[in-house]
This record gives sequence, structure tokens and C-alpha cells, in this order.
Amino acid sequence: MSRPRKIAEENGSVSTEVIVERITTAMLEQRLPLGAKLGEEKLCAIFGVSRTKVRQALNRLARSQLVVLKPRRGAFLAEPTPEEARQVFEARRVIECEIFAQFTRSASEADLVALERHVEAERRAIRTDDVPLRNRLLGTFHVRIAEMVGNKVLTDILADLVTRSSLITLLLQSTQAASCSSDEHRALIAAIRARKGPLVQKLLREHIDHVERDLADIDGRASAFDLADALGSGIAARKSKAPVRRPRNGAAAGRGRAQGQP
Amino acid sequence: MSRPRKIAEENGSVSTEVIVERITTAMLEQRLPLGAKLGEEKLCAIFGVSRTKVRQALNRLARSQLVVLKPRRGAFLAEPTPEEARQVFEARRVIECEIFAQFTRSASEADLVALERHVEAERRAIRTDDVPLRNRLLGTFHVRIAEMVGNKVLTDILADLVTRSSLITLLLQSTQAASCSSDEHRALIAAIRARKGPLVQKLLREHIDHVERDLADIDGRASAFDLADALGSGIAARKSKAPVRRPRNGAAAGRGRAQGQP
DNA sequence: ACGCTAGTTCTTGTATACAGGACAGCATGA
DNA sequence: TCATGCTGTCCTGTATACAAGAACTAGCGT
Repeated sequence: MSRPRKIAEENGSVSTEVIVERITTAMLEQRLPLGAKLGEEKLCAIFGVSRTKVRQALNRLARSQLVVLKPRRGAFLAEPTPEEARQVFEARRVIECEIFAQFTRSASEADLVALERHVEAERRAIRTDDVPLRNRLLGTFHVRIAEMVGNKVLTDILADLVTRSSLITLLLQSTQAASCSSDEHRALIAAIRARKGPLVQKLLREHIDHVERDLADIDGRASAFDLADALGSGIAARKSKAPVRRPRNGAAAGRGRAQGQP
Repeated sequence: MSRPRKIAEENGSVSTEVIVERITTAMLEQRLPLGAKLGEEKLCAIFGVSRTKVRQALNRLARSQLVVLKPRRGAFLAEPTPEEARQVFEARRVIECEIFAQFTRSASEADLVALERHVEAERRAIRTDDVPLRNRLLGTFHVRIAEMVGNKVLTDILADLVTRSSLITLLLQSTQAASCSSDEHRALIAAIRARKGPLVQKLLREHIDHVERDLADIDGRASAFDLADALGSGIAARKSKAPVRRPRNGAAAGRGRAQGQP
């Protein structure tokens, strides 16, 4: 597997950021299974750069907990434990409760309109089955609100947590879950517009809680994948073959209340 | 300045973590002024390693916002702006409020005893004018509570924020401030032992607020420093010369309510 | 036939070499 | 005298070479 199909980058070579972004995206789009080995040489071949840059990228990813670096063994996509998952969502609850509280007080009409447009984009992505875009938008909804509140420190922290959440919920993504999530985003906006602080808090907690409820399902997961395929095309690759590979048992898709991305 | 006095590491060479730790410590001990340039070659000479490791360390430090990497210019110790400082403390308030609330509910007697011992150590360091140890302990008090609550994700986030706080408050450290801080730690423990949730919240907010109150003073700062000196000896270097160099105007020390480390 | 050991090969960790941009200092001209 | 352009030097960014540990395979012994 994994014929090293090199990505020719027209202008010189790809930057470290691009590599980080590509790997993150590939992960978010479920083209890389949890625990996948990320060999340095292979990544070099794929991105057409030297190991120096690849290692920089892997270090960066390791610090955001997306990959685990085992000494003398190499880099592997993280496999969050249920306990770790619980803690990530707990952290989100803490931080987002405060962010939403502030936002409920400070949100301008322009902010709310922008958010509504965001949710519109979510729904479009869901309708058209654009899984990569959908996942991305469902996550960035929360980050955008943090940005609007204006605390960059908290925004950065939350962005990291959202990405980790995405990694965690990869296994139980489904169109239905995405749809639920998007509906809840709408409800949140409505409550914020009405300045109903307590209601916002309640909805937010429920929204995040929905994910954890199905967390026990993190277990059986897949094996075969092609590294070059997964990292092949750039941001939001959607060019080929089956709409999306879902290398896991299809059971998750049919569950009652599987919440994909909060 | 900065004669490259090499640190001979007996067993092979120092690891990346050690370099990170040394630079962080030097910063926390005020041996490096804000904005100081951290030249790669100089660090190589000081630690006796190649640029590879030094760059790894610098990247790590950049990630935790302790140094800023200016492209093609090099690495510099961060100089947090007042606005950034405000955001860091805001983030701490958000996270610590929740942590303390949980801790007030869950704290065991053993936890409280351990904390009291910690405060004892703080006071000892203050009495003996062990500035490095003092600063470290005043910061880790908060992290230890987070550890006791048991959420590793939140603990890691808070640890980063505490370090950044330390960087920010470097300019207004004083024995008096440290003493106040330690007293407030004691008051917090007492309130927690009494399980007085609201009181804990009030004390905590005041405790963190005290720092921000003097934040406007971040401006005039120093110039001359010796990189090799600053990074010379290992963890908690206290071997030489004047007790501690304070490369700033001495005014801060005499202020009414200068809060060093929350 | 199965398990253990030794050799080989592959991968990572570290150092070094090379290339290109940035800054400082000097010279030149207005 | 001051501003501006140039050049040399230093430093960073990137690639590559080398060393050492880990995994894999094959061979041997039981």
C-alpha cells in the first residue's frame, strides 16, 4: 500500500503549516484511522520535502495532542481514551459556558447574522453530503463565537479542544447526527438573540452532552488505509472515488442520537 | 557580553526538555529580560548541542507563547501586551473558578494537608528570599489544585496559563507581593476546608484580580544581560553573585499592593 | 513443529553543511 | 550634515549525512 505519490507544489516547497493542515484535515475527513502510523520518510515522499519539515509538523501536531510521538518508534495518530475524551468535553463545557455567557451579553446583530449564515453553510454541506466541509463547519461554529467574544487566548484554547473533540467523535459521525448538531446551533442563536442567558446555558450543555453520551462506542476501528491517498490532495479534497470512506462498522450511522460534532 | 561558557553535561547531551526547562526557569527567575533575543548559535554553545535540538526547544517555547519566532529574524522572549495579559488572566479566572468549585466539593483532608504543606514551603521560600523557588511555588499552587481535581486536560491548559502569567508579572515581583499571595492561598484553603463555595469563588477572583490591578506598569524594562549567565546552571540555579538581578527600576517593589504571582 | 536467538534492515535521533534573507556599517551624493 | 544605496557579514531555514535503536526475518535448537 501507500505508493508514495508525490505532491508537486508549484511554488517551491510546502510549508510546515501546510503539512500540519493537511494531516489535520485528512484526520478530520476520516481518511486516516486512529492510531495510524505516520512514517517520516513516507510523509517526505508525499509532500516532497525533507524530514526536517515533516518532523517540525509532527512535533506541532504532537503538542496539540493529535499525534503521539513514541520515542524511537515514530509518530502515530492519537487514540484518545474514553477518560481523556470525557476530560476534553468537560474542558469545553467550562470554557464555552463562559464564552457563551459573555457572547449572550455582547453579541451584535451583525454577529448573529454572521452566525446564521454559518449555520446556513452547515446545512448546505449536510444536504450536499460534503462530509469534510460539514465536519469543519460544525466545529468552527464554536470557535467563531469565541472569536467574536474577542479573547484570543481563550479562542486558541478552544480551537485546540474543538479539534480534539473532532478526533474523538470521528467514529460516530453520521449525517443524522450532523443535522441534529446544526439544529442545535440554530436554537442557540435564537436563544442568544433573545438574550436568554439561562436558556443559552442549558442548550449549550445539552449540545455538548449529546456527544459524550455515545462515547462508549470508541472501540472497534479500522485497519486498511493508504497514506498517500489520505494526504493526497489539498485542503478539502473531494475529487475521487466513493464519496467518503468509512472504515468502520456502519452501525454508528443508524443510532438514535449519535451526535457527530457539537 | 555573553561569552559562551559551555555547560558540560556529563552523560551525553542534554535533552530538548532540559533546554526548554532551563530557558523557562531562567525566565521565571528574571535572569532574562522580556524581549531578549535567543540566538540559536549562542544557545548551542551554552548547552553544547546542535542547532537541531535548540530549534526544537524554541519551537516548543513558541507554542506555549513564551517566545516569539520572527521569521528570518530569530527567537525572542515574548513581550506580552497589556491586552494579552488581560486575556490570560481572564482565561485563568474562567478555568480556575470551575476548578476551585469542583475542588471545594471533592477535596479530601489529605489534599488539604498537602496544600497546607505547599503553602508552608512558599512561606519558607519567602522568608529565606529564595526568589526562584518562591516564584515557582506560588505558581504551582494553582496547578496542584488542578491536578487534585483530576482533569489532566484542564490541568495542562492551566499550567500553560500559569507560566504565561508568571512571565507577565515578572516586572512587579516583590517580597511583599509574594507574601500577600501566600496569605491568600492560606485563606483559600481555609474556605475550601469549610466548604464555603461562594466564599472560595470570591477569594479566588480577588486573588487573581490583584495581579491585573498593577498591569499598567508593564513598560520600562531592561537591556543588559548575559545569556550564558542566565542559562548557566541547571534547575533552580542559586550559586553566585548578588542574590538576584532585578534589571528594572526598583519602584515596583515598594508599591502598595503589588501582587507577584497569583 | 514451535519457540528463541542472532543478524539484517529500516526508522528515528542528532549533527552538520549549504543557501538565502536581514541587518549593520560604510560610502557616496544631494 | 543627513539621507540613501550598496556590500559584507551574520543568522536563520532547509536539506542531507551519519549513528544508534527497534522491528523483522531467518536460522537454530529443543
